[in-house]
Amino acid sequence: MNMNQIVQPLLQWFEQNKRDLPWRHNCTPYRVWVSEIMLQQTRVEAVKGYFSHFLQAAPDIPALAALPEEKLLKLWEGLGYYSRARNLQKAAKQIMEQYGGNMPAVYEQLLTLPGIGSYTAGAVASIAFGLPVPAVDGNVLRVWMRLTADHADIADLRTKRQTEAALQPLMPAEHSGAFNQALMELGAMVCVPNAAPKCSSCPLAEFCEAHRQGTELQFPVKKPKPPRRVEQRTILLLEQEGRLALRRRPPKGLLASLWELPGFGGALTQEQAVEAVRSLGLEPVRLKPLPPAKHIFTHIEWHMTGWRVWLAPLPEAQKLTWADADELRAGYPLPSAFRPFLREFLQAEK
DNA sequence: AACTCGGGGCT
DNA sequence: AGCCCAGAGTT
Repeated sequence: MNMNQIVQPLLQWFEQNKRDLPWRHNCTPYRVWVSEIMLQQTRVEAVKGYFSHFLQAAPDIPALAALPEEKLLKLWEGLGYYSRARNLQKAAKQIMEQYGGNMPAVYEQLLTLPGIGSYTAGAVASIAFGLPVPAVDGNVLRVWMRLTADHADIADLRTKRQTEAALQPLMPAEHSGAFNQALMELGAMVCVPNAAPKCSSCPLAEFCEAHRQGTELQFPVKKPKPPRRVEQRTILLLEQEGRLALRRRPPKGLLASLWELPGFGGALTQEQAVEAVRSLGLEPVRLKPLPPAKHIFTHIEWHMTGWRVWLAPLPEAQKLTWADADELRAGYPLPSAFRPFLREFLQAEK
C-alpha cells in the first residue's frame, strides 16, 4: 500500500471536521508552544480552561520568563505534571538569552529546549513554522499502527522513531502543520482508544489494513504498566484563628515546590495525631476525625485519613505558613489531592 | 529499558 | 477498576 494516498483525503477531512480550539486562532509560535506543553498527556477539554488564562498572565516570552515561580505554579494549579510549567519558564529564559526572545524556527534547536521532546518539537516546527516534520503522539501511533496493522509495542521508543521515519516522506510541504493535526484529530475523534473506532466515518478506512482484517481492536499493542503502590497518609487540618496551616513541599519529586496540608505517613490514631501535632511545635485543644479520601496518581495511590485540629494559641511553628480562606485561594498553589480536606475548612469558614 | 511525574474522563 | 490522554526527563 502506497501511503501517499492517505494525505489528500486526510487533509480534506480535517479541513471539514476540525474542532474550533483557542490555540488554533492567532497561531503564533508562542501560543502553539504553550498549548502543546499543556496538551502533553492532557485532554483538550482540560486545557481549554487554562490556556487563555495563562496567556493573559504571560502574554509573551519575556513575560513568561519574568513570572515569579509562585504565580507560575498557581496558573498551572490542577493541570498536573508541574515540571512542565517549570521547564516552560526555563525554556523561556533560555530563548531570551540565546535567541533574543524569539522561538527558534529549527527542529533541532527546539529539541534542545527543556520540556520539548520529539513530539513537541515536531508540533511547533510544523504548526507554527510550516516545517515538514512529523509530530508523533499517542493518537498518531494508534492511527498508524491500525493503518498498517503493526503489532509493535508503542511503549517502545523505537516504535515511535520508526513511525516518524515512515511519516517523514508523506509530509506535504505546504500543509505539514495541518497534516500532523489531522492525524491527531482523527485519533481523537474517529480512531478512538478503548472503544470501537468509528470506521464508518473514517476518511482512511479504505487504506486501513486493520480495518480490512477486521482487527482494529487489536491495535495498538502496548506493554502493561506495573501496578501502583499504595501509600497510607494522615492529613492534618490545623486551624488557628480562622487560618489554616500550610507547608511547602520539597523542590524535587512528587508535586515539587507546591504547598500541602501537613501530613504524616501511616494511619494515625487520635493519640498519635496529638503527638504529630506536638512534633510541629503546636498544642491541640480538640481533634475531630475527617472522612477518608483517596487520590490516584499515575504510579501511587494516596489513601488518606485526616484530623481536624483546633489549636491553643501559641507562637507560630517553624516550617508552617498560615493562610485564611482568601489567601489560600489567591496565593498558594495546592494540588488537587487535598481538595476533599480543604472543603472541610472552607465550608467551616462560612 | 524502566521509573517518575497529575489529574480527569470514559468504558 | 482499568485505560489513556496533542510526553519528557531521569536513572
